[in-house]
Amino acid sequence: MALLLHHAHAWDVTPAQAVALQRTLAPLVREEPLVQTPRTIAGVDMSVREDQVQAAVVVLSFPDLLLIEQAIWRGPVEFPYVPGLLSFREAPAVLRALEQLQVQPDVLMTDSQGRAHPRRFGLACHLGVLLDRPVWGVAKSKLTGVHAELPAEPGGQVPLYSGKEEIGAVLRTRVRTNPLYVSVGHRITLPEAVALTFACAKGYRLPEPTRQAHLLSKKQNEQSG
DNA sequence: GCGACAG
DNA sequence: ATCTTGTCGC
Repeated sequence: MALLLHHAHAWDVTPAQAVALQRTLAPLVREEPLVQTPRTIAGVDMSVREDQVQAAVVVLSFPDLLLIEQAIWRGPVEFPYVPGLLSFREAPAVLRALEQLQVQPDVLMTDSQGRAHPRRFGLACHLGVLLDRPVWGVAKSKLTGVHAELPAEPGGQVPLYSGKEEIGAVLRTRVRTNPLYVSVGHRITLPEAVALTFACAKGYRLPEPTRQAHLLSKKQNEQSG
């Protein structure tokens, strides 16, 4: 299925040009309520091995979280890892994997930051703006921002700030594990993103969409050698 | 100038 | 992200 991309642009850019693109696209991010409770949620992740990337996407039913469909795309690494420019390394591969799906998911969960980014334009925002669809990020570590101590109990959450601006939320899905950093990518509110993340947590630190996409990309990665 | 730094 | 074995604890 061909993807309808809004605001498409070149990916073979220099880091400086990438930063300029982020500044141009960031104002297009819309933090607004979902139109409907999602019936399908996609999880996307990527693994790297010997200059090859494997982007994986899994589509789960919601709230059942049963696997509906999955897709993989493999290709060469085209952009280095630079903190703040992750989307220029991962988005191209993720888009290729997404276009292989038979049915597009209602919302997407990424293993990255959304607005909790130096220029408020993490991978979740980039994918959201290009696809003009609901996307949010669930990262395993913090890129930017400050927050109060997080309660030890699962289900706890505290706001993530950049100055007085609330850019995301830090939440605990499981006891004695590191927190997760949730932020809006596009066309979803922070409370909705947090609620969906908790709703997708099934006893593991990572929510199912992202967790299964990670397992798939890693498996695919291993089978390639 | 000194840290911090998604994956 | 990736390199890597066993091991402590619920």
